[in-house]
Amino acid sequence: MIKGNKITIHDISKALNIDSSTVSRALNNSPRVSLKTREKIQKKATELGYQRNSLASNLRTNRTNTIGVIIPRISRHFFATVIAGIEETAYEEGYNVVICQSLESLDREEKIMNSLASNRVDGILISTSMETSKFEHIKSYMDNNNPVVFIDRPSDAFPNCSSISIDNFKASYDATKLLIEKGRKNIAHFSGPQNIGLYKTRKEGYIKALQEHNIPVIERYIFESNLSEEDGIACAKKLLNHPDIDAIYSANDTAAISAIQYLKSQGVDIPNNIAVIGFNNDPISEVIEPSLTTINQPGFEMGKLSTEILIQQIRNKSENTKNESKVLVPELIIRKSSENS
Amino acid sequence: MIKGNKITIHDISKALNIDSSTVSRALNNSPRVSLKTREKIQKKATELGYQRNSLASNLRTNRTNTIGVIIPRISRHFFATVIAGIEETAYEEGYNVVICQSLESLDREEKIMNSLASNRVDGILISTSMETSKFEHIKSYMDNNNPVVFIDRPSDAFPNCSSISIDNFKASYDATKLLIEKGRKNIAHFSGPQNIGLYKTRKEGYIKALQEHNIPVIERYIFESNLSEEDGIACAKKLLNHPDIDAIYSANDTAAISAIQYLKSQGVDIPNNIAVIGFNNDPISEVIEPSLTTINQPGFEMGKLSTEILIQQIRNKSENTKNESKVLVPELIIRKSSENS
DNA sequence: TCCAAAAATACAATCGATTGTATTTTTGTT
DNA sequence: AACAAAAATACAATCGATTGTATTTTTGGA
Repeated sequence: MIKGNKITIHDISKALNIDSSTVSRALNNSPRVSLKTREKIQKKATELGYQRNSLASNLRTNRTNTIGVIIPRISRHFFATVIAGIEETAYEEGYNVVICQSLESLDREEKIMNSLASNRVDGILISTSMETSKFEHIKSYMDNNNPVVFIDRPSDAFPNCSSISIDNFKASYDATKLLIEKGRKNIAHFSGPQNIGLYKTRKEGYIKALQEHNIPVIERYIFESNLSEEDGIACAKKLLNHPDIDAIYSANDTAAISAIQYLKSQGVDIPNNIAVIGFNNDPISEVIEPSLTTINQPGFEMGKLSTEILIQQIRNKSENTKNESKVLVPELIIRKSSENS
Repeated sequence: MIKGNKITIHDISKALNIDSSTVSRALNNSPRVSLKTREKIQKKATELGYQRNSLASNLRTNRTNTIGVIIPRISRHFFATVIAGIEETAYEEGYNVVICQSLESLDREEKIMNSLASNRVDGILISTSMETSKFEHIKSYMDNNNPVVFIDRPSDAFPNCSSISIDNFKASYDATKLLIEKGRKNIAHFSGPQNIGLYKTRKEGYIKALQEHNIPVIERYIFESNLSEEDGIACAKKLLNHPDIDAIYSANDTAAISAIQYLKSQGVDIPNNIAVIGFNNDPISEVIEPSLTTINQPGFEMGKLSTEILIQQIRNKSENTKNESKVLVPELIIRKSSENS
């Protein structure tokens, strides 16, 4: 084989003196080609090292058999599990997956969306970035009759669009309630950006639990940030100005964990002085001491479900896509950081 | 705009009564089109919601501006940092990145390779799976004059192929030496599959350090496994049959961490009874108690470097690709698990 | 052996963009 | 005003595979 000389169906066609249309059909195992020639062609193809050019094929058929996935960051445990679910379902159904990370940047999210669209992926699964408050890029993609399913962060802007999410309100409510039942009275909340519905809902669940137990909601006990590692430390520092506080419910594990580490370094006894509950069930939450009570989201299942819905929408593109949203119930995992000793 | 009716350059061409070749040039900002018509065309394009069809474009130009990345698992911290480096460099240079995970399966690795090849990515960065002992898929891709750069796990099968790796021997040697200097005499080693060069080399570094310090190498102190969480526990269990052992050098953090947890649960004092050193600097290594002494690989830099080399090879495809391998030096991060109290 | 039906294969257009070459239009000079 | 050079645009082939239609070949029954 000559280096860099890509073999096409026309090369096979010439080599065997068979029309390229027949070669194409043979390589796709079409019954329109007799078994004898089919085998001859396939043999020659492997002999020449033929490799289908998907660009040409996809251009002609107007399908790529590829699903685009846009998520904030692949290294986050939750998203890694979501991806595992997506890939499993997609491969079962014969779809390829292209994973892209927005790194929580709207600009990158837009560029990725554009690139996926121009590469004609058959549909997109998206978990929007923290910065995403404009939705033009998603709207224009959907306007072009392209299927989209939101994961984890459904958007109010598209009430008719399918989404897979969890019941953040209930999870938050349950977590806060647990702290109350353990006798905590002054529970702080580490909250995320309020333009992300999910963080708003988590805050609401927290507030609701307090109210139902006749505990006053104190605004300065609610610390809003991006919930990064640094944010966790910063919030913990501020929190020490309020000696009443005896518990933290954090909207993610990252901030909860860095807060625990900072508080421990300042001589605070976790959980006796301050109990902590996080969100996400990151692997570290099990290893830190004390181990962190947290909320586990069924990422794998979310990935599977969202992919199933997307593929169904791809296949029934002609029919009107109906909203197929599902809300799953996350699980409160009780560990040491919330238990009185 | 009519739903699902994708706009092409021909639509713009008709709308303005300008030939499609001129439209194409205008959209690519070619100076061959007068500024006036260029602007007119671009305006019409956005007005109609035109979106370039990359399939067609890439088919014609025979370039995709895309780099394929095959790694065992995106959720591993080391690979996540590698990807960050890859993406940064790639985007700077105007390349897209397609990330695929082999999940340590040769079968998947082959399928991915095939898919990337048929989608005509411009080059591939690969860190082979644990199962990869046949290299036909890589060879046939390279034989077709496609650039490949190995990351982290260079292959003996391709001595002339560029690769970015670290000095596993030195890192291992240094880690073992540290334990010896701390007075440890009976140092166990958790090793990985020996068909992966990197685990073999790590073992050799360990052996060399022992020998240079006149410490006998005891075969049953070397535990070979896949270094998973379960393997770490299993090895720790076996290790308790040898009460002499006073230190572990593990070829990865995962096994080291689960071993520490198991040993602690059995009442073993870490590091006083048994000191531990891991490999990879996983985030958990900093949080576990005692914090884990480990070796940090410069993943981000490895990603950047490998991408630079790959892009250079893509651009100079005509010239003979010369081996551009680099070996970086990892850093020993000393924490509590190796320090005598 | 002949012929219609069925099977197998060939022809030719197409997907959407790019690009070398040809043609038309504009510009500037005398 | 005439004309050559330069600028702008149009024409047409091409990338590689797919697919509807047309043509050729094979098959089997009378």
